[in-house]
Order: sequence, then structure tokens, then C-alpha cells
Amino acid sequence: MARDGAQTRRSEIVRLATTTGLASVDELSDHLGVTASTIRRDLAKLTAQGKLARTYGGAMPLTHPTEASLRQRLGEAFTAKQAIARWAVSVIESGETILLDAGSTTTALAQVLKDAGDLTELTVVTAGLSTMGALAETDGIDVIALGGRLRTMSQAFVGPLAESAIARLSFDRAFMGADSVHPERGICEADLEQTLLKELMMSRAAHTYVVAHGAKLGKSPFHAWAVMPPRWTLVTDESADPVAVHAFRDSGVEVIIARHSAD
Amino acid sequence: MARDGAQTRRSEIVRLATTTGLASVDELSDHLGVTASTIRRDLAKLTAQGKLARTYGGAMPLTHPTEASLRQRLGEAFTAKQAIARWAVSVIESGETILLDAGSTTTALAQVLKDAGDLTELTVVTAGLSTMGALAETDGIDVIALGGRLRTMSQAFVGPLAESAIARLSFDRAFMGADSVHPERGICEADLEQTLLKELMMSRAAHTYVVAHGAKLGKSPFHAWAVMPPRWTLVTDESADPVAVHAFRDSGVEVIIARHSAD
DNA sequence: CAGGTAGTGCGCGATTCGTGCAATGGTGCG
DNA sequence: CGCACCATTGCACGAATCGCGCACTACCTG
Repeated sequence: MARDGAQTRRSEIVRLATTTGLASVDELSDHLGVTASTIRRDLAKLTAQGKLARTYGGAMPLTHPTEASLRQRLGEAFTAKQAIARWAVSVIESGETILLDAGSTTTALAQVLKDAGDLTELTVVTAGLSTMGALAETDGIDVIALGGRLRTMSQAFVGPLAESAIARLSFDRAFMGADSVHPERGICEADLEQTLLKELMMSRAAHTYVVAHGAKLGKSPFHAWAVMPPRWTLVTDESADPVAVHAFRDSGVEVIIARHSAD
Repeated sequence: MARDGAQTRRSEIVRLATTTGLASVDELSDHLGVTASTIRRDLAKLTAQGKLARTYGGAMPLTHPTEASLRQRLGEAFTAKQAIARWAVSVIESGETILLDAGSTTTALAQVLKDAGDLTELTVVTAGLSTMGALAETDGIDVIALGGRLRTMSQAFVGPLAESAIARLSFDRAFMGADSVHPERGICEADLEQTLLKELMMSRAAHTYVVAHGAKLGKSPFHAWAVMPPRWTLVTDESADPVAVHAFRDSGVEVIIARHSAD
């Protein structure tokens, strides 16, 4: 606390808050030998800088900023994704090995899966950071990460390491995310590297499910496509355009329309 | 909001808080058509259930509970780990490919690395979930995850997938964590599976650094050991017992003692 | 129909928050 | 060396928030 204690004290506050998980104004003012007023001022500054979050009697560490964008995407069409996730989890049976692709819909699936306690001895292979995080430390589920270079945007694993990992695995079911889905072209992504990997994933699965809510059907926002296996199932929700759904069924694709639950 | 809106409303509160990141009491009471009192009561219940965290004027999503234990471990001997991390980062040069083992000390290293802006074109291979999370979305750093089964306790990748991934890589420097270090026996871990993997990591690195603060020196809490390469460097801090340090130097191990910084 | 349970709105005292104001200490310039 | 200047801190006061008790309603149950 020698020369300019202000900056040092703020670092110390951040440290205490992030390590203990919660630091009260009283504790801080006592521990650092300054008035509660000063602590409040510090907390205001640190909150403005985005270094921690303010609570009623003190401060707590901030939720990881990278999760924010994901939460937001998960929030869009939430009920649709929730419905799709519930249907998907309902077809999974104990003892199976399943693949979870990266994406917000598959993350919703992971969250539902975590809370569905009736499944045991499940092995879940995750291709994304967020799905892995959602399932970490879930009893009865072995989580296996694909590995590879971490694609900044989608928090997904890509690259040769991911490809070679897939070559050593196979799955009872693969749940694929998509930027958009087309009846004949299949899964559309922004990145070619991504689509190649998705093809490999699907080729190793006994059955492939593409989870995509209504708004993703029939669009072609990008120009990288993943070739689909001969048989696959599209899981969408009741917001899907019946015409679009019909187009998929005409192409021989099994289509499941998940109902939004009553609650 | 038909029959028993209470439960539904609370789910909705959780949803809004987790998706928007922050929900104020006023917004919630307005959006849900109930008094601020009721919202407060709900927030109290939900906080007690551990479903979200209370802030001054509202609520926010909870920091992931798995991070809590890590934060705590990082908090123990914080200054020591910080000093070690700073020294370690100072030897890294632009363009290198480095390996970061799992563990709290290596996570501290990752955090320092993230804030050290003067390095470019770095490739960091991470063997743990926390180190990966700390480096995600850092400019100038390619993050590569090892992959494999996620060990619940240490949040580390283990198993055949991790081993085969390592076989395809090599590193300029490997920074290894350890439960404890011994001058002749090397790295001690709770798990044999873990030690085998660590040996493989070190065998692929041009140079191996073991980052371990003073308290970890010379102990033998478990009975699984990783055989060390012929040359390796122990990076510890000034809290290390000089006698223990001497033992390492006698065994031909290079020992770096990181000074705790002045601030 | 009586009784119990859960939920809600309202109002009050207690706590906490934010800010203006004066005092202190360190810094730079003439 | 003197002096103006700036940042920081402590203190006090008005404002906002919080927690809780109380009364009322709705619903289920015996």
C-alpha cells in the first residue's frame, strides 16, 4: 500500500472476488483498511471496466464474456430449440454413444440432456466447446472432446486433429447443427473446413439427425455444403413452413416436428 | 400464464436472465405483470436454489460452478503462481508452438499469456478445459485442444484420443503442471493414465518446463510417476525451500526461482 | 363447509448505494 | 522554494433497494 495504493487495491479486489467467488463491501473495507465509500467507488469503476459484477452487499466474478454471445444465440427462437432438444433427448437410450455437433441448438440439447436423469452409461462426443461445458461433471455421462483447432466464431473443433479423432470413433446417433438446411443440398455452413468435418461425423453415425428450427429451412446464406448420408432425419419445430417441410419429405428425408411444450 | 403461473414465471426469469445476461427487477416486474415484491421473492428463491445470482437491481446468470473450484485452487498460493506464470511467459517467443498442460498454475500462465499482447503467431496446444477457456478468442493465438475423455476432477483430456493427438504434434516448449515434483522420480500424479500422457507430452517437446510452486517440491502424496526427459527445467517461486531446490540442482535439473513482483 | 397451503400485493423499517463537499497528499511548473 | 493543480479519501445526506410482516385470494382436501 505504499505509493499509489489505488490501483493495487483494485487488483486485490478483483483477485479476492474471483478467487473467493464473492466479496462483501464490509469484508473488503476491513481487509484493505479503507472506508466502505472507497470500496463502493472502486467497485463502480471495476464494474464499468467490466472486470466484475456488482451484487447487493459486494461483488462477484463475471460470467465469461464468450458465453454471452452463445447465450444470446440460444435465446433466439428459444422455445423452438427447447422443443427440438426435448424430442432429441427422448430418442436417446442408455448405453449409447452419441455425437453432439457444435451450435446453439445442440447446446440446448446438452442442457436438456444434463437434466434428464434417467439415462445412464452414456458416452457423449462433443465437437464444440459450449456443448462440452454444459455436460462437464454430469453423472452417468462420459464426455469425450473431439479436439483440434478451436474455431473462434463457433467455438467448434476443426482441422486434421478433429478429423483423425473421428476416424477412431463411431456413434449410435449424431446430432448435427447447421447454419441452414436444404432438402437436396443438405447442411449449409459459412466455412468449407466445417462442412468436410460434418460429412465425416455423419459417415460414422448409425443415424444422423439434423436439429434446425423453422427459420433455418430452405435458405442458402452461404455456399459451402455438406453431403448428407442416404438416410437422415430433420428435427424441426412447429414454426416450420409446411411447404418447406413438404419439400424435405418429397426428397425422402424423414421430418420430425417437435411440439412446443405447454409450460 | 394460466393455472399456476409461479413456476412458469420463475423459469421465464431464469431464461431472461441467462439469455440477456442481466435482468432488472423493474423490467421483470413490468414484463411479467407482477409487483416488484413478487419478483424479489422469486429471485430470492432462485438464488437459494442456485439457479442465478442476485445483483443490485436485478439478477444475472450464475458463473459456472465448475469454475468455482478452479478459481479457489488458483487463489491458493496466488502470488507464487502468478510469479511463475510471468516468468514462463517471458521465455515464450513469437511464432512458437507451445503445450499447456492442465492445472491451476498453467491456467494462471494462460491468463498472463492472454494479457501479454506483444506475442504474435503463437500456437498453443491445451490439455485442459480451463486453459482452453482462458485463451479462447485471444487475438494472435491459435488454440488447439488435445481432445479425449474429459477427466472430471482436473478438467483434463486423457485417454487414447489424447495420446494419438499428441503423436501428431510437437512443441517448442511444454509447460507441465504437477501434483508434486521429486528430484529423481519426476512428476507425481493421482492417476496413472495421467502420467503416461504427460510422458508423451514431454517426449514431443524441445524443452520441458515443470511449473510448481514451493509447496509442491519433494512431496510424494501419490504413487504414479511420470518419467522425465534427460533435460528439463523446474520453475518454482521464492517460497521454495532452499534445501529442496538444492536437491533438484544436484540431480542435474535446471531450477528457476521466480521472484514475486513488487506490485 | 372448514381448514390448510401457496401465492400475491402493500407498506414499513433497515440496509445499501451514489454523490456532493471538504481535507489530505503528491506532482509539476515557475 | 512556493503555489496551483489533480487524484484520492473520508464523511454526510438524500435516494433507491431490500427484506419482512400482514392481510387477502385461490385452490385443494378431508
